[in-house]
Amino acid sequence: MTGTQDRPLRADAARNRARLLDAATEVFATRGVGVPTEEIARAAGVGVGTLFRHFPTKEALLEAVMVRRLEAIATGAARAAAESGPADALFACFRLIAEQSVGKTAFAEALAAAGIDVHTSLRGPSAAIRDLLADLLRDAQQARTVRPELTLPELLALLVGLNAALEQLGPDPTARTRVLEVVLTGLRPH
Amino acid sequence: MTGTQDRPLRADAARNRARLLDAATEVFATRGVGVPTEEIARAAGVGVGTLFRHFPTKEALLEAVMVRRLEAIATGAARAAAESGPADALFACFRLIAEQSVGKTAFAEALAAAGIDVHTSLRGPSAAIRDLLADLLRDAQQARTVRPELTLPELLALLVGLNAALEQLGPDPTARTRVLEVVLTGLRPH
Amino acid sequence: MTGTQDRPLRADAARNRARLLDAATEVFATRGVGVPTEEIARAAGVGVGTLFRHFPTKEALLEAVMVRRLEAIATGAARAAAESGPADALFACFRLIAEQSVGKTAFAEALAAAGIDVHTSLRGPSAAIRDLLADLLRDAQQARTVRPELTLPELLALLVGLNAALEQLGPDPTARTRVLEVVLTGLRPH
Amino acid sequence: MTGTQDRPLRADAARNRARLLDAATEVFATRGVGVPTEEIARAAGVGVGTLFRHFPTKEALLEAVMVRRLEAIATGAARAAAESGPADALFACFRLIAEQSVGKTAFAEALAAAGIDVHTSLRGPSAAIRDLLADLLRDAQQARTVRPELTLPELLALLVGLNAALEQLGPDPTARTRVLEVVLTGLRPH
DNA sequence: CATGAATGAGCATTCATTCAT
DNA sequence: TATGAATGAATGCTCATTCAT
Repeated sequence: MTGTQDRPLRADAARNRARLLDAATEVFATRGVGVPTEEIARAAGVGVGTLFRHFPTKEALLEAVMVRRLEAIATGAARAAAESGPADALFACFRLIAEQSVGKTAFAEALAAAGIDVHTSLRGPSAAIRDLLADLLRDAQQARTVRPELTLPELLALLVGLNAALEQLGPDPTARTRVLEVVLTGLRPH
Repeated sequence: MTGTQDRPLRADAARNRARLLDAATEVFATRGVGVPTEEIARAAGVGVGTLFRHFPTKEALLEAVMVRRLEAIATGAARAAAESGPADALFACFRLIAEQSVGKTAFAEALAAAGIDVHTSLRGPSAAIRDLLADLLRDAQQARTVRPELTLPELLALLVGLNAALEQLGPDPTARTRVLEVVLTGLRPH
Repeated sequence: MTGTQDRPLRADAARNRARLLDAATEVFATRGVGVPTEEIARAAGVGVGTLFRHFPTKEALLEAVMVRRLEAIATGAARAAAESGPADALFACFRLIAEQSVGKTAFAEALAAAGIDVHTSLRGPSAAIRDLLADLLRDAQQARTVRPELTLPELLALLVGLNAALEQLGPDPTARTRVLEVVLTGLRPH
Repeated sequence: MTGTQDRPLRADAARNRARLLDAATEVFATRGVGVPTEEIARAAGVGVGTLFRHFPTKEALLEAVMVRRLEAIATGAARAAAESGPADALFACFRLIAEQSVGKTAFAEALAAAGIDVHTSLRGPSAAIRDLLADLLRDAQQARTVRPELTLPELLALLVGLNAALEQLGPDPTARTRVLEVVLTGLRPH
């Protein structure tokens, strides 16, 4: 019914996967993790069957969405590390989160609801992210721009917490900046 | 704040109401807001019907739990304000949250899921809490122990964020203390 | 709590019974047989417990309401029989129904829902009503004002049907009269 | 009137819809409108989910059943009008109802319970029925076979009433005929 | 492979009836 | 004895997941 049969199947499948991830990101953010899967499928312009072909479970889809989000942050952070030097890369990472989560209501819900799974995911296929954040943390600590006693789990917790705080806060950029500043200042050695 | 004898409520009715709130707090925290209502009723040792007699809706129950929790925090904060003086009362309040949420997995979820409703509730019976926090903030700012530019909504967002961070973190007290310190330090003027 | 302890218990109980019947008649008619029993108790100004003391079952209450209604009709018909003579008593009876059911929405529902029970009731404590209608029918047939071949069950069915028709029709008296005339005319020998 | 191929409805989907309507007609009639939806689904040989996919609400299902029933009557009446001429078409219509409702206990209940909705429905997809009955009535009145003062609402009320009477009466064909005759005779001018 | 109809366990909520106060 | 809180079976409806088309 899609009308594209002159391309290798992979291409179509890959595009569907991407569409689903985009749609899921949007819909989860807009309407919460409670949305029926069918809603997401509709938003992606595919049938539910297709959704379940790509993601065996609703939870798997949610996880994929979140992993992708973290990956985006990590990638941005990696770039920031190259640009701003190891001392500030971690701060850049926090700023990215602050920007990314603008207007994405109810995402804290998703993060929290999938809490354990995020943990798990970070040990699974995306351990790389974990490692990258670990690197950023170590570098920043060696550059003495972040408290030396802070550990990786605590850093992750602060990321999640910042996200939740910004959700709660709403879109006003000045307020968001101030909240962000509180956390960034707190990260510095004292 | 609710008292125990100022309403025409039969003895056992009052006890059941209390049991239900306790059970709900515990079960929501342990197993998430998704638990069947029946589970909560069972944990409280009553039938579902009793639950719905006291709280017309599952959501109403959740709200009652959260309001009570906020009230407990507010009460504790009020005491702290008296004991530690205006300069530190707000910090004491943050510490109370950190302690209260020990081991209460998935409560961030509840906070977020009921987001709008909490907002609403805070204008209803618990507007007092909002006011109290506003007072604490003003006092601390006058005592120059908290950043002068911080507003009440931002403070609430930070509370929610701290809560989320601690959920994510797990029970290790040392780690929790460190995360708390990050936020408390960030709150101070710089 | 009612404040009347200077009267014999019977009196109170009897008044409660009457109140309950009145309230039930009113509430069943207004809101359908689906109303919670508690609604009826409230309308009667008593607790549910009292309701169930007087009527062991909701169905028993409904039956009592309907029996009382039929008894009223029968009584009226008996008087009519005395006043208007055996030839017209049955017609008077039909007219009574037409008047009684004015504005009582959803009562057809009750009659139909309890269909079998009415049948049963009429064989039970209120067999008298059945007998009275049987007498009226026989008298009218002997007076040649009603079709000779009509039997008692058919007559009862027509009563129920007339009731249903008038429910459906609404309060307009002219229309009600016309419908009534159709049935009354049809009853006559042809 | 619904046809079978004029809608983009999969073969088995259409069959399930039909089965559900049949089963619902049967089960509502046999056991009353109070039956659990699951009972209907089981009778149709499908899961509850399927039932609710086709009819968003139990009430919607009931309405569909009744509309279909009225449509059948209207169709039969239309045929009768062509066969027996305008003078008798209306009588044929009444006879159809008498036949259709044989053995369908508790259907008056359905008609009454859905009272308002039926009304509504008759303005929706089945306004045609109303119109047809209006035509039949007018024709019969012009042919002087029906009382000239009778209006359409009164006619509908008599239909409902006849239905209720026949429910109450049970299956004996002789008795049913006699009751029908009473009403048909009453309809004639006098 | 995509589709969306079918499935049915699961859940919030109601309400007739019981029983402690 | 009256009260109304407690009970829990029953019900309408949802939604993740499967599978025929």
